[in-house]
Amino acid sequence: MVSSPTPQPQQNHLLEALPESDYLRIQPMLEHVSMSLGQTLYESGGQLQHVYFPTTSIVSLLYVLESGASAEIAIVGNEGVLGIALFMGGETTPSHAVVQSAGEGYRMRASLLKHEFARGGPMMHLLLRYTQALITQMTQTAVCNRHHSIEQQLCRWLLLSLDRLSANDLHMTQELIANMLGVRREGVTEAAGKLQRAGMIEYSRGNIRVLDRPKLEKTVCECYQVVKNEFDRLLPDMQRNHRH
Amino acid sequence: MVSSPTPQPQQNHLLEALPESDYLRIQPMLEHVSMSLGQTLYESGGQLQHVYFPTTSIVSLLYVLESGASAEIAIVGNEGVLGIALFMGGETTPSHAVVQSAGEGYRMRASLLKHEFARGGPMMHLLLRYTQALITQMTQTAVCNRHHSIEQQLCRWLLLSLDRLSANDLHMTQELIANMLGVRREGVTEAAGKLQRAGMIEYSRGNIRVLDRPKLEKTVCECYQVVKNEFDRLLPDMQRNHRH
DNA sequence: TAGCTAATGTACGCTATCGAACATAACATA
DNA sequence: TATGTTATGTTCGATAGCGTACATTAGCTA
Repeated sequence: MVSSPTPQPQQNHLLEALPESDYLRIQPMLEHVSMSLGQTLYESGGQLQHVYFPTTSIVSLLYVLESGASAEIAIVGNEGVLGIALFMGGETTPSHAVVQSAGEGYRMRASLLKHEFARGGPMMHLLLRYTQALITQMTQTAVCNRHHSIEQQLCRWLLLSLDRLSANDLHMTQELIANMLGVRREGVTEAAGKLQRAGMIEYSRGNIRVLDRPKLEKTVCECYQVVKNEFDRLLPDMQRNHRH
Repeated sequence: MVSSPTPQPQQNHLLEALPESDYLRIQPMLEHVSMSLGQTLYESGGQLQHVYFPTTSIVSLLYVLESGASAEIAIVGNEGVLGIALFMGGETTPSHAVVQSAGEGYRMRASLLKHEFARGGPMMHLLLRYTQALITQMTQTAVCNRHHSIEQQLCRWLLLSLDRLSANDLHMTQELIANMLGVRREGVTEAAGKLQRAGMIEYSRGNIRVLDRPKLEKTVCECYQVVKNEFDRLLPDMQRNHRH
């Protein structure tokens, strides 16, 4: 189950942050899974069967309104886990989880995770701290939606996504980005054009490459850094302690 | 400590939902407090000394941007608690908590609450379920910020506030409401004028009275009901089980 | 190579909201 | 009663983003 068909260049940081003894106990409960672009990990209101720990994939938490309009409320990658409603006690949430960037990850059955959470050990504390960081991402998104321009939000979205891929490239059409940000596709075209003309990014038919990250970080609104700081503060052991 | 200087028409629903034995243990740790309009319960990044259980007060969770622009991300009243970052493990959050409607409540020292949470009993599970409901409120706010008009958001805000007061009156200037919603005061004046002309509300210099709640509920966007449903689903014992 | 499709570019009028300035009205206090 | 202050009302031009329609381009497939 845990054997990887392809070598995993990076593991999930939450799992890596576990003490050795806890990790060894949990390891047999992890099932390796591939996630394809657009795949739905869970629906609004649906019972969660598993929690997911992405490694090379990125998953978006989306809200879809009755009108069909949508908005992304958080991005989850190798720093986190999907399905927090399981251990928070609600079993389900009104949000969707959609794979935004295809890749790999691990999943764990709901009942096993709940049992593990109930032990009250390092796993529980890690999950709770991660949840608080996720809350910060969600609330900062709310504020960003209110006050910042599409261009700034695009910068934020690019940086948050890239951080979770540890790469400089993204495969994502402007149409999909527009759905995530809850704006028109044309708005993304315009904002992306500006960034390209400024030499920060380069894109073509669904391939986005960051050319000048420092410049991008100067253009982005404060929201990006606030979220990043909270993740670093709450989950500080993420960069050390790698287990390969 | 627990003795109320004035009779408490309603208690805090979270505390009321506790089993008798847990409540009796916790009761001596609760300190009755009055909260005045505009009072700050905690600052962005500040260490939390207490958690607060409002009874007749309402508190807003606010984000303030560097520019000074602000946005409310959640409303907390007698259904909830302030200071979730304490038991989530972060100790602090980037948000502010400001008293939006003066009133009473209880508070509990941080160390005592953390100890209580660590018992892993009903208190812990209640707090976690409440946190999930709060997350829903925050994320729905994010979507509402993106897609709905000021008028719809004002309706949502009024209904959420009134639910937490169990009253038909609010004391709140349009200026303050504008700060909460993160819009201009003039925008609130215009939206409130519409609602008044439609006979839904009546207001004058900081006093808002709801005249036709059913009509208000027809005008509000879906966001209100989504949040309400999640609170009812996650914390169902709130209306029964009163302890006076 | 031709043709198809998906992705991106562009243009236009429309609307909600903004920013600013100022007018009016209600209440508070002297 | 006079006066100051706070809350609300109104106006006006500016702008960001929307909805729609259509044009162009890159890459795939026949």
